[in-house]
Formats: sequence, structure tokens, C-alpha cells
Amino acid sequence: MTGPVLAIDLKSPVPAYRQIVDQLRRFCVEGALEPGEALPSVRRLAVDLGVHHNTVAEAYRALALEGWIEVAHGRPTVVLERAATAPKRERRLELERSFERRLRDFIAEMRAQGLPAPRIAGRLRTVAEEMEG
Amino acid sequence: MTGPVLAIDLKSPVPAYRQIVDQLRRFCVEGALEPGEALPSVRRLAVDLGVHHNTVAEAYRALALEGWIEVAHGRPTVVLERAATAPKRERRLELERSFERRLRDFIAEMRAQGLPAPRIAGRLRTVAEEMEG
Amino acid sequence: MTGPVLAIDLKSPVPAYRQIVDQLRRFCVEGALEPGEALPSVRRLAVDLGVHHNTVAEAYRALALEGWIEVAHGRPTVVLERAATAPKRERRLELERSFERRLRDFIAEMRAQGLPAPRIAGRLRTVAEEMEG
Amino acid sequence: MTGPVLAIDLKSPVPAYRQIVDQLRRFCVEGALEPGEALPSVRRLAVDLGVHHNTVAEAYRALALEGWIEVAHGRPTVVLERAATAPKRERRLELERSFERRLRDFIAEMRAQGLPAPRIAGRLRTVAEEMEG
DNA sequence: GTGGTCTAGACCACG
DNA sequence: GTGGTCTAGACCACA
Repeated sequence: MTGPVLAIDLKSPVPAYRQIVDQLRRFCVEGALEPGEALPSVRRLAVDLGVHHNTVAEAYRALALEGWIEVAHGRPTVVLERAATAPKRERRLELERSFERRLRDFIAEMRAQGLPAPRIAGRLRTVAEEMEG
Repeated sequence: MTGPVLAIDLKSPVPAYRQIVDQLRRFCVEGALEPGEALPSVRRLAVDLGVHHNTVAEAYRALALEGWIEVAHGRPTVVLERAATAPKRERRLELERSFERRLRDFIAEMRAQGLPAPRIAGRLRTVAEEMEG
Repeated sequence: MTGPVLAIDLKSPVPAYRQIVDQLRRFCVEGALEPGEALPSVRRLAVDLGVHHNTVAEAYRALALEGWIEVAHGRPTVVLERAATAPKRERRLELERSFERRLRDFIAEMRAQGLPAPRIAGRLRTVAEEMEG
Repeated sequence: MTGPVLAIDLKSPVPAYRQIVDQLRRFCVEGALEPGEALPSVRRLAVDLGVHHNTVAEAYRALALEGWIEVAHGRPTVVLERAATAPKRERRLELERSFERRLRDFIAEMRAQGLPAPRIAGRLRTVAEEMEG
């Protein structure tokens, strides 16, 4: 894993292990991490990020539970092949509703902190284009 | 407060009081709740949402700290007038970086759960248009 | 009661009725209100201060309980003669400890808000001299 | 934290969590608690004081909001370095007025309970001297 | 009526 | 081990 770089913010309200999980998952989803690729060892990454090794271990465990990676004693942790899960229709509708509400709540939070609406809208467009293009 | 409707999901990992805060803040930001308007009483809303009154009280207190509402003993809780905060340039850039990263992480999480990328992109466009229109 | 003037701050965290009680009690202790003197009616004072008449009524009731005033239906509320209570030695020591701790906590709170220590010390001296002189 | 000792009075009208906040803040202001020092855990202090752990947790949260301490999941709560705040002139005058009124009200309350004026004056002098010396 | 504080104790999240 | 959230329900303070 030389390409994508992890960055965690210890002052953030989001817990360290969650930041690691979120970013690694994103790398998997976006393809920055490919199946078969090896992740750094728990202790190595812990040192690099300046966190406790338990924190990294917990993040790896969570990702393994989600089916993104495979951890095994004595062997490097590797990214798994991942079949696209196609949820049932009902579940998908529920996901969409949840997505929409959380997205709007999140945007309101950023606006409340002073991020101008046009900048937010611009960013949303950019990301949307990336996903479609 | 007859217009906007709160909905909380007790099975969500996001704590109930946080969901209440996020949604009420959004109503304030989006104008669904207007300054001077009275919120339902702590105990009333608690019954409506099916949570304990302490949970709602904590949410109200958090919103009061953020400056969105005013809570006082023996009187109804009301929405406050809110001056637009214009953060400094440096702070704004930091906010934008944070926004971008959290947005991408969030999207990856939804994709991981099986929400198709095109649906997500579509939603992003819709929301962006609403904000600009 | 034309002399001493009540002023209450509705934005203060200290409840309105408490501010009224504290100030009237102080006037009694300091002699600004003398025994036999009549207080304004509940409703009159409520209008003057801009609070609900129940709030003033509650304050009067509290002061009556403490023995400072006498309230009676249909007659003006009057300040009572007040024998100096001389608490028992043990109780007095307890009072002194409590006084000292609350005083120091209070001072720390003001310093935390940015009031310079010399100003505070100066004020303490002034008040001490007034009490002795 | 072996030095300063907390004492709370459950019979006092001042809520327990407030007493904890007031005293810990005082220790920070007076230097009895130094930056970097660790506070006892929420549950530990709760047992020591004979209150529920929620009560202590609330006090810690309040102090964290004021910027005196840092609380984090799974790690000990520590005292923060604290920049001296220098309020604006107008704000300072407001603080002084507020200080004076609250001080006089407080003294009147203690006198009403039977604390002799000379003892109070003496205490005020002592504290003033400590602050100047 | 309103909101505030507290206790009892369960269960979760984090490092 | 740490702190966080929540419920159940009692009791108080305030207008």
C-alpha cells in the first residue's frame, strides 16, 4: 500500500479507529486498494499514524467483519475480492431514505459552521460527476 | 411546530439525542423552523418519539449551546434569530477539506452497503440543484 | 420603597425570582429597607421589572419564609423587625467553612472569565472596609 | 490528583455536578491542578464522592466545554494548558458590575444566616491579601 | 404546566 | 480499563 495515504485527526470527535475504517473502506470501494494487495501490519500502521496498536487492530477487525479484508495470524492482511452485494428492493429503498436524510443533516451541520452553500453545492456536483464519469 | 416531522431510528448506531440535534439543526438551517417559533416541550416530544425525556432534554441543551434555541425554566423553548457566521479564510479551507473527506467516506459507506453509485450520484445532483436554485 | 432600586437581568442564569430575593434580602441586611416599611405590591413590582406576577409572588413568599417580610391578603407587604440570629458555635463554624469555599469558588469563576485578580482583590477590600467602617 | 480534595454537600441547594465543576475550576485557576495532570476516572470519583457516575461525567463534560480539561474515550481525563483570556474593556466592566452585585448578594445571604459581619470582613481581607501577596 | 437534577443500573464504544 | 448513551422514575425549581 504505497498509493493511498491515511490521515487521521486525533482532535476530531470521530474516534480514531472509525477514521481508519472509513478511509480504508473508501479506498476499497473507490479502487485505490485492489484485491490481493497487502495492508501494512497493525503495529507498523499504528506507529505511522501515532495511535495505539489496539486501535489499528480493532479497525482491521471491523473491516474483516464487513468482508473487505482478511486478517490471519502470522500472515499479512490482504484485501479481498468483493462481490457487489445487491440488496433487496425494500432494503435499498430504506438505504436511500437513510442516505438522503443523513446527507441533508450533514450538509446542514457544515452550513451551520459557516461553509457557504455554493461551495457545498459545487463539491456535491464534482463528486457526482466523478462517480458517473 | 406542526410542519417539520422528526423521525429517529433507535436501531441506528447514531445516538438518539444526536439524531434529534442533527434534524432540528437542519430544520433551523433550512428555514423549516423559524425564529420565535416554539418547540414542543421536552416531555411531549419524548413521548412522540418514544424516548426518555432526558434524551430530548440533552438534545435541546446541545442546540441551546450551539445558539439555535433558547431553553428556560417554566417557559416554552423557542428558536432563536441566528446571525450568519462567516469563518476566517483558514478555517473555511479546513472546513472544506473536512467536508470533502467526510462526504467521500460517507458515500463509500453507503456504497459498501449496496446503494448503487448512480443513485447516489443522482441524489447528490438533486441536492446540489436545490441549494443553488 | 423609593430608595433602593431593583434590577434584574433576564438573561442571567440566575433565575428571576432568585435575583429578587437576593436583592431584597440584601436591602434588609444592609438597612436600605427598614422595618415597617412597605414593599410595592406583587403586581406593581412585576410590571416594573417586566416579569410575571407569579415570579414576584414566589420571591415574596420565600422572603416571608426567611422571616424578612410579612405578606397578608389585602394589606401591603411590610418589612419585619428582625432579631439578629446568633447561631450555635458549631453551626457558625460550618457557615464559615461554607462561606470560604463558596467565596473562593466564586472568585475562581470570575477569574476564569477574565476578571483580573487585582481588581477582584481591590473590590474585596472595599467591601470589607464598608462592613467594618 | 492526590493534592486537592473535593468535598460536596448533598444537602446544598447547589446541584452536586455544579459543586464539582466549581471546585475543579478553582483548582485549575489557583494552580492546585496543573496542565497535563490526570483527573480520577469518572466512576472512581463518583464512588469517592458518593454520587452517581453520571453526575461526575456531566461535571467533566462541562469543564471540557469551558476548556479546562480534555476528556476522551478510553483515555484518562487530563488538565489542559489554558491561555489567559483578556476580555474587552466593555465586557470587563460588565463582569465587574456583575461581580460586585453577586458578591454583595452572597454576603447578605450569609449574614442573614447569622454569620457575623466582622468575620466576613476578616475573611474578605484574608483572601484579598492572598491574591495580592 | 415548563425544564433541571439525580439515582439505579443496563449496555455500548473506545483504546 | 476508560467514557458515552439510554431508560426508569423520583423529586426539585421555575413561571
